[in-house]
Amino acid sequence: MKSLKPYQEFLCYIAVMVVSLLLLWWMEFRFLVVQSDYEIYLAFLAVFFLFFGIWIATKINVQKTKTIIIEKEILIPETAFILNENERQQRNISQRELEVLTLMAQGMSNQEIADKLFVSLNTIKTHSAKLFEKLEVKRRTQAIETAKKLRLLPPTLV
Amino acid sequence: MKSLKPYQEFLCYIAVMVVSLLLLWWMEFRFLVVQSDYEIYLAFLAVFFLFFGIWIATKINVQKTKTIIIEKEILIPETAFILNENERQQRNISQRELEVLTLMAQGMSNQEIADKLFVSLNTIKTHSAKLFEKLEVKRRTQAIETAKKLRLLPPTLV
DNA sequence: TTCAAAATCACCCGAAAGTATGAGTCGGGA
DNA sequence: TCCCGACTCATACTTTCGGGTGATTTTGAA
Repeated sequence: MKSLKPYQEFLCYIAVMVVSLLLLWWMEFRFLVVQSDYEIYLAFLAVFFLFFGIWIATKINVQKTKTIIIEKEILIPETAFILNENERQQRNISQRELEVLTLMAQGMSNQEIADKLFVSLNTIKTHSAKLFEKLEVKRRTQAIETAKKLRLLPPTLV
Repeated sequence: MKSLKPYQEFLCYIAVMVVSLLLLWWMEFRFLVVQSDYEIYLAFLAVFFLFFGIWIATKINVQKTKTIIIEKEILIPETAFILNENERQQRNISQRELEVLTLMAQGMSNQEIADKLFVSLNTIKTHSAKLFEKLEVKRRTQAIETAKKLRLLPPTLV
């Protein structure tokens, strides 16, 4: 059921009141004119079932929810970083290359990276050269900047 | 009214069905045994008002709203960046040095920066050397990273 | 098992980056 | 006026970076 606008709701209340009044009038009319027990019983039955129906309806009524979305500025936590796997595959960047890139972004020199990864300086040079090619850049500073933009690296956390 | 749990709702449906069946049974019994028009009329009246009550109830039912607040991550706009003037003064970083640092962070080479600022390559080298000293780093990549952390440079915008 | 991609390493060379030191210019305050 | 700091530039030197090429080993999938 669609939600009712305020004026529609108001009209419904009016309708209920009118029906109730008519019912009362009809009951009284019957009561006075015919004086039949049956008629009174019938009227009460009607009223009873009317309210019984209302009661049933309120019981079985499915709750309607109104969702309010509130936009709230929140800081994106460190753990929220998700590697852009799609971009990584598109550019065919290997796991090792990404590793080198990460250390590069931390400001390490090629020699330091080599020491950290227990490989030779030349290996790191090869990796970085391939990285620059794949990221279409010429310098490591550009590589870091580009990688962050492509979400291959987490942003700088303030 | 409290919201109904699924099983409670289900029980209500059962109750309604039981009532309906009893009503039917009662109607049939009366129909077969007594054969009174009045009884049938009465039964139909009861059923009619029952459903009429249900209908009325659904119409006058006030919408129950349940507010769900969804925290939505929104990006903090570029204009939100404010230079950490305090840090800049503490480290005694000059305007020109900050300018060089900014261009550095954009991945420009010393020569490119020199051309852009219409000064010699050596001047840029002097600036960068002083910058590294003030930022307590050894390389430009570290300088950029550190400067972003100190909010001397805007973060990378994704 | 075979094959391709990834990872490793080497050598050379030039370019860029960074270090150290010194020095000239210019504007604003003591 | 003198001094200081910012900015500029230079020379000389070392280190690091990046390009180019080629090679071997490892590894994972067909």
